[in-house]
Amino acid sequence: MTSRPRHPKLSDATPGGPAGHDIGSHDDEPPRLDLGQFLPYRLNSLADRISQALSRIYGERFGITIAEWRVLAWLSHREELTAKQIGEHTRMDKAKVSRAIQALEGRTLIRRTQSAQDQRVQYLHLTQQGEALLSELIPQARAWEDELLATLSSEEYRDLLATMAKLERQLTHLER
Amino acid sequence: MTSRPRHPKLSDATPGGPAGHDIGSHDDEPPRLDLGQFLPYRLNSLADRISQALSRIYGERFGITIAEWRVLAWLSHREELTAKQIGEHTRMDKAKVSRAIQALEGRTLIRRTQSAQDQRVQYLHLTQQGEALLSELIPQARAWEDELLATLSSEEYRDLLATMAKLERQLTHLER
DNA sequence: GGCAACTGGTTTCATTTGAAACTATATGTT
DNA sequence: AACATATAGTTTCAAATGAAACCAGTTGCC
Repeated sequence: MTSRPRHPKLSDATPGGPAGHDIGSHDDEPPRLDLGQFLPYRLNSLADRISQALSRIYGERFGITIAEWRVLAWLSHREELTAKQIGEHTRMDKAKVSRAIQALEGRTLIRRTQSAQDQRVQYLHLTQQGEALLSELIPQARAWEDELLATLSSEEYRDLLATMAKLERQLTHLER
Repeated sequence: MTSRPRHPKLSDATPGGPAGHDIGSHDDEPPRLDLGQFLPYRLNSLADRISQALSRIYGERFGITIAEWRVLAWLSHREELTAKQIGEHTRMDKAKVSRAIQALEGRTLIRRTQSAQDQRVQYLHLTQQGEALLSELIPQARAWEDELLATLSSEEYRDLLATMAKLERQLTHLER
């Protein structure tokens, strides 16, 4: 370890500090952490802001929670999913998925059918209403995304996705 | 609208699907959304995974919640912050900040001092214990971050931060 | 000085959350 | 066939959350 400045951190000028960070030698004064330079924090904060802004669209305009939106979106992408699968995709726990499904079914936006082979699983489908809602919601969500992305060039966007994919891979690597 | 494919979406090959998405013409069939290509979702999911992995470090090893960690980290970066300021930085609501502070004070990791000018505000400081904890925790957090970032080149890392900054700017722009 | 409007921080309360218990079905093992 | 083990999905329960009420102090205005 001890190897902090791997990535030059560009703005290594910690604004207005003795900048005597980077451990390594002996530490008499405690290490400081600039959260603005700490990727997990930055990323989280950005994602959070985006989520929140976006959830205003499907929350206020459509009365849909984030969990519900995710279920619907997955169903729009691929029909015949089970609660389990949705849970895996969205990384929401069983309970949350279950509740979202109940709520959506309550509003007849989705419908369930029992699997014939396995009585425990139930396949989920969009109803007409669900599809109708999505055909309003999805374009709006995309339009919003486009506005957000308008600030990026195609290359920047491409690179961003690629970098994120790398991080995801590394993450699964680290997780084990 | 209707202008989806602004950014060429590179891996347009949705793994194992008819890939017949991207609307554009007339829609008789409802639009489908591939969450895997939807930045808000991707970003959120990535940030979430990172947060969760990292929180294992300060959660399990140090018994610290995310909120508490954020408060501590900000205090490590700049002493003499108020609850208000921390709330602004971290975008956590008053209540959450207040609770984190209480918990941290309970464990004597931080200390408060009343402001002389304004009896309502109280400045927060790390205690010796708090500093001690951070001088263990911060290096570990950084080490973990380094492992995660090991997969990126310096340029990729730089670009990532730059792109994120752009998105953040755009977001504040859109928010108003 | 006194009154209204405001602000920093805490508390309350109803809602949301997630872990663990539970139900019902399925699979494997003897 | 009987029994243990596993799995899909639901429910329960205690803890975390956030909006709004609240308290204490401050500022502005007459």
